[in-house]
Amino acid sequence: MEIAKDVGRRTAPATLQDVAARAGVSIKTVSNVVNDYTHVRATTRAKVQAAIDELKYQPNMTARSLRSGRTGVISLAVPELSLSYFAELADGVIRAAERHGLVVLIEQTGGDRDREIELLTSTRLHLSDGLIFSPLGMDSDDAHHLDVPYPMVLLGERIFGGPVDHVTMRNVEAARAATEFLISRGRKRIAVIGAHEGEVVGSAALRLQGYREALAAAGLPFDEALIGPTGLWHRHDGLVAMKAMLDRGVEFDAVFGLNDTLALGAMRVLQEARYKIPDDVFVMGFDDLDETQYSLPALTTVDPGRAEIAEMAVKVLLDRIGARGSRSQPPLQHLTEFAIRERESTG
Amino acid sequence: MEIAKDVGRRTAPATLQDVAARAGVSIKTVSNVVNDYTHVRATTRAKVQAAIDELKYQPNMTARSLRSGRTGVISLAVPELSLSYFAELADGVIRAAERHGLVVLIEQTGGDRDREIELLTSTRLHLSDGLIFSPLGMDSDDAHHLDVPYPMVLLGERIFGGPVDHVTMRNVEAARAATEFLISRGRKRIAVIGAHEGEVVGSAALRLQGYREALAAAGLPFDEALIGPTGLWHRHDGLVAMKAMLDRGVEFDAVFGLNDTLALGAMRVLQEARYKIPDDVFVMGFDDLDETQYSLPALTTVDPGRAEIAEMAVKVLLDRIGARGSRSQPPLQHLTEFAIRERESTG
DNA sequence: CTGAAAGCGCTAACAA
DNA sequence: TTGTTAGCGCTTTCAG
Repeated sequence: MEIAKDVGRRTAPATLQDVAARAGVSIKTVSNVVNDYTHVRATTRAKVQAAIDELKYQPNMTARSLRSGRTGVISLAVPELSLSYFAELADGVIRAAERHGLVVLIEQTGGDRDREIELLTSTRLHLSDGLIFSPLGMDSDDAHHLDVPYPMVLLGERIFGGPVDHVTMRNVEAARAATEFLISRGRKRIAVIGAHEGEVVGSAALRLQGYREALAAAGLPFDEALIGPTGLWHRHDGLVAMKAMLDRGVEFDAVFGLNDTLALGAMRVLQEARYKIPDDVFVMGFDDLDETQYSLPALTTVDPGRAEIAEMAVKVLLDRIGARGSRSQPPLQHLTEFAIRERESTG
Repeated sequence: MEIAKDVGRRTAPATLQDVAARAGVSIKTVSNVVNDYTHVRATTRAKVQAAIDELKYQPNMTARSLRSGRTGVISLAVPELSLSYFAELADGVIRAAERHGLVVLIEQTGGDRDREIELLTSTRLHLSDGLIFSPLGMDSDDAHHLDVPYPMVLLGERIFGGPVDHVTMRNVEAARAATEFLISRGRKRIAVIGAHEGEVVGSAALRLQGYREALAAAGLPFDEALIGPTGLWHRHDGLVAMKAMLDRGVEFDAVFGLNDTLALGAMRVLQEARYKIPDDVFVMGFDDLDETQYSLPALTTVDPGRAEIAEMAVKVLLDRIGARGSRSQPPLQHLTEFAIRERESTG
């Protein structure tokens, strides 16, 4: 931001020129001091520093950016911050970026395919050094749109094999582990909330696949009646899907919400219907939202390594930014570690 | 972001110079076309536009910013996005900013006083045009730190009468209205969850004041036993405070959570203890979080005008940015409209 | 209607 | 160790 001083009357901010004049040295010397260049005589440095303090000089970041070609800003594009998962992801990215001396500009796409595609070519985020992009509306057919002329890191499970670095969680393995966890606790009829019919890629499909793998490995049958589809993954959807399943009179001894929000919604319906959790039924979520620690009972869930996703996304992006111009490496896929967070909802 | 083209081999992005050369005109003419300057001959415009397309020219925002003194970026500083209230606030600010052609950079302070103060003088956000600041750790004693040399808008209830524009909700009136709503429905013993002992300013104090005013106006006694203090305003705090009140055997016919998160936590405990909501007890929240529409029962709450807060904050900030250098107006306080959102938890 | 040129504030090569 | 100077890419007087 532009600097001015004195209350009421605004003065033009001090420049390197001003400081140089004040200190009786050249502009280069001031620049050296500001940038902690080593070869500056101590007395000179002190003199310049004094001038800097008196004039309350602060470097003009815009000018610096123009000169250096870097802004120190990265962009993060998510569907919407109102969804806890993305809010917590953004939180993680901001923290990780801060550790690397970067600052984060956030765009919301609403999960709309067209807006996502438009964003990629938008001139709006052109003063950031790169983009961390979490698409929701685009799918693998749109992957070519990801071939953008600036550093980008892709997040999530909508698109695989695109032309950019990709950081994502081990959805299949994690869902399989979650299901195995339930099976190991003696559960045999595990309902799933949040399936997307006919989807082959995407979080829902991958997690459902993990679920099926676990059943198969344990020799348990896959029962279509235990699959509760939902359109979106909001709490309300979990609520409705669970209610529908109860109404159908399906028997089950555990519920696996494909994300925490769904699981919390389902849990609510179960308790309303007088099911005891975990006595009558186990409930498992996915995402490890903050909230799951505080629900009643606290929700057992899969920690997809969100902190690691954020940290790695920033790191990978930074690597690409640093590699500008050099013969670039082929896009890599980075998978994060997951862990089951065992809480009260599973015994 | 820097533009390059061709897969694999990165080329320097096209500049105005390049386009001018390609089109056989001067750089000024290209600039005119890019900026939709009116007095350009149609044929010239077409010629230039062709060159722009061929070279995939995109203006360098950094250079433009240096020249114009504006970046089109504003910063938003909040405690943390993991708290739904701030995530939804950020959502609103991003949307409002977008309507004004601005983009938003988000900083997290953790609600820590020292970090908040440090942020205000940090050089990190110097490439934004202004700041929307929602402090949580600072208090009125720190108000002088808000006298910064760049446009700023203050949000929230921590500091009043500071040297900057302030956008805030009508806490006292809104809490009073909420309480009156409960009273009008026949409630006489209204428990409060989330009070902060000894606080005189801040959301908790103001909302408690509104509660007391409503009681007084209705001729109802203020009973200290009905006040449930909490340190923070997380779901868990609501849960604990409600539990404590039940353990103390206090009688009540309504619960007013000073924010939604508290109310949802309290609601959970009540249901666990077999209270029927709203049959046995009414529950009222404050904030109108998205989630309150989907809880069971859906939570009646106060909509503090968050969308309006976001919109107004951006608008006021933009006014200040525009008024740079001119004799500035004294700081103003802007109060938003509130509304009771009546849902299932109150009958 | 279009061109020439100055300069936003800074960094960095090159000189001294 | 410090000074001089040429741009980074753009907007914007001022001429023509």
